[in-house]
Amino acid sequence: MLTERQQLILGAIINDYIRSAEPVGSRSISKRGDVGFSPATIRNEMADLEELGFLEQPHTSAGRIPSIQGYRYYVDHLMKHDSVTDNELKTMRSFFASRMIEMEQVVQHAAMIISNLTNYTSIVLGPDSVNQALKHFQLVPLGGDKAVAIVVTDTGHVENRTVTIPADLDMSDMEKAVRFLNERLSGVPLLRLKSRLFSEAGEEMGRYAEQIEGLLGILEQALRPEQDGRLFVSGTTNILTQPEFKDVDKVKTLFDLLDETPTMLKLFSSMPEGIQVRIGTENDHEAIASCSLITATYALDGHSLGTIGILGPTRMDYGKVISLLGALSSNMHLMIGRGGQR
Amino acid sequence: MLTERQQLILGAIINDYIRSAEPVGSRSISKRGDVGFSPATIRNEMADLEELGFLEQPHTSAGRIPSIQGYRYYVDHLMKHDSVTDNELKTMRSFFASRMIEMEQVVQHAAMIISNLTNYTSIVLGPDSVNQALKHFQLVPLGGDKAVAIVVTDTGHVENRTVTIPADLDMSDMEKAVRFLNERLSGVPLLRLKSRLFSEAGEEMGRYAEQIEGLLGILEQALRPEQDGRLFVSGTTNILTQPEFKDVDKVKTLFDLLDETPTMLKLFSSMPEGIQVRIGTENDHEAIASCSLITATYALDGHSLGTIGILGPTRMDYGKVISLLGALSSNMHLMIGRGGQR
DNA sequence: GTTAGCACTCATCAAGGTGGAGTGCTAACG
DNA sequence: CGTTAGCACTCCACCTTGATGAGTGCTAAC
Repeated sequence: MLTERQQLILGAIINDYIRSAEPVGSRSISKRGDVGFSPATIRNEMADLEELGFLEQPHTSAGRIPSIQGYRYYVDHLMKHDSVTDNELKTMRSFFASRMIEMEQVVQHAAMIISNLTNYTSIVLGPDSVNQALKHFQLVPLGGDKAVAIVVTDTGHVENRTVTIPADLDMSDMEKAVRFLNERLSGVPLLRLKSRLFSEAGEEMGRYAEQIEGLLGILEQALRPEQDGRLFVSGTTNILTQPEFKDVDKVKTLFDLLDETPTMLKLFSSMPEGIQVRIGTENDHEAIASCSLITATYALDGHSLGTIGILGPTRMDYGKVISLLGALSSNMHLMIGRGGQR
Repeated sequence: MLTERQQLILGAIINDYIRSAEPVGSRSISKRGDVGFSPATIRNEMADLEELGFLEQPHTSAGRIPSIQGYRYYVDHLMKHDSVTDNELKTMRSFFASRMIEMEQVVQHAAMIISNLTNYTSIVLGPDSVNQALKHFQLVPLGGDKAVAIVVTDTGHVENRTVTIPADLDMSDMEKAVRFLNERLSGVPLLRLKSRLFSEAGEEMGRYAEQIEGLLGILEQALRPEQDGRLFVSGTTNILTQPEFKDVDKVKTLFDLLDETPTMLKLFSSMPEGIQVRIGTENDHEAIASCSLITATYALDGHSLGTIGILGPTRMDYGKVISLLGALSSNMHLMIGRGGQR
């Protein structure tokens, strides 16, 4: 357990470092006023804090920088949650004033704004459509054996996929099958669609067996999970203003990771609900070992729809980001209640 | 007019520079074998070429580098169009072997491959849907005054937009209007849709005036040109391997430009048909004043659908990129004839 | 327990020196 | 007369050196 004074000093060091990106010396802490001790005393404490693993020294006779453990302690115990500034609030308001219709647009736009307010990069994992309910299904033949399958969900989300239609299927029969689907299975979560189609179609199975079979195959294609399209990265260039990214090699490894959709999907979908802070190597991807990732899940009607994440250097303004994400989620709730769909 | 020998030397210098990214000296040209003159002679010619504006000297006693005018002359007269290598062909083939369905997917995927083969960045401007023909229109009500409008074009492209429905419109009447649209206006280019709706609906105007009016408003919303969504950038990180981008500031200005969708749209849609080469300041955007942009338009059934562009440093392997774009467009033609839609 | 003082370490920066790559010029060569 | 060898010159890139200063750890005094 840290003493009161150690906490004070650790907090002061991390705050300083977040601002300056440079190792913090004992003298500068002493001069700041809020820690009323001489540099020598502070040095002693710093040595202790280093031994305990909260601080690191890039080299002898440089100041100290926080270790990952240090950041962790800061986030869990010391950090004061910034109140959102007037300016930030104004930006948020003007954003919510502009009429936003689709949930996804709201979230993406919000992510962009946070990215600009913080100069970090934001990443949005869009809603996973398999949990949404079917609103409408449509099959538009294109000629040949191709058709466009369109799925509209209850949240207004539209998925479309070009599918191949088995040659032995009659199109007008298919239309009946599609009508059946729309009449009987509207409101069913996409995930359950196939199994429900089986059970619902039970009685008519004999007559329409072939069409149902064909429809199943098409659904299979249409609901095939979309790899891209759920992931939106914005403000990638913002992070280039951070001094830790003045080295192009680092930038490249980071951007390469961001481009690797499957990895990012895995990373994001594994995030628990609520606001999460992952510091440095707590993310087990080498490319972001010197970054921190703060994520928040967003939800509609109680069940979570997606994740929004802010990626920055470990020397991140945790307080600001967390309070902005908080402000967003509370405002978003308002927003969606007011004018969104549903 | 340049003499034979001057052309030879200029070509050799540019080829060398493209490979090495470093100023080229007279000795290294002389040693290459294909120019059988002594360094002194070459130096004299280089001095002349510099006076003529084809070469530049970063500073006294450095080698020469090509000027923009030099690159231009190279592209127009000297460059030998690389034959595509076996390896590249193999990559292309395996790409075309995997069944691609949608035109846009083909082009995007192709752009990515070229980007990887060349280590430059590729940009695709997708087809402008207003020139495509209507295949199917659908309106899915979401509850409240919202609905999803879906437009399918003859190329299999799907656009969807959430629209607001005027409160005074009856939904079942609207359905009739939509059916009318699908029956009578299928095959009409989206651009003409509104005017054709007027003329076609002429006779029934009296009875259905209100619905047609409402439909017009909805079409207005649904066809509102999409800002994003037409532009795809891939291989952004590839360009980071180029030595000219080892400075983060340059990277930032470039990436900022790439993120600025409207500017990029303007830049790309102003490109004439065929293969175009814009060198350095020939693009009038400061951010890419030290870059070259090679674009090719792609077409289906004669009318052009979009543009694919490769962005790299002025010291670009022009021959390779141009031949790859060529190979792509010829192969793409095959591809689309074979298995694509239409 | 706290603080002043001091020797020590080490990154950073500017100044000076060196090597090498490359040039331009001149004179000689075929 | 075009081509080439030779040479002095330029200038960048690199290294070394020394000075500066920020910061530490330790010790002794308060």
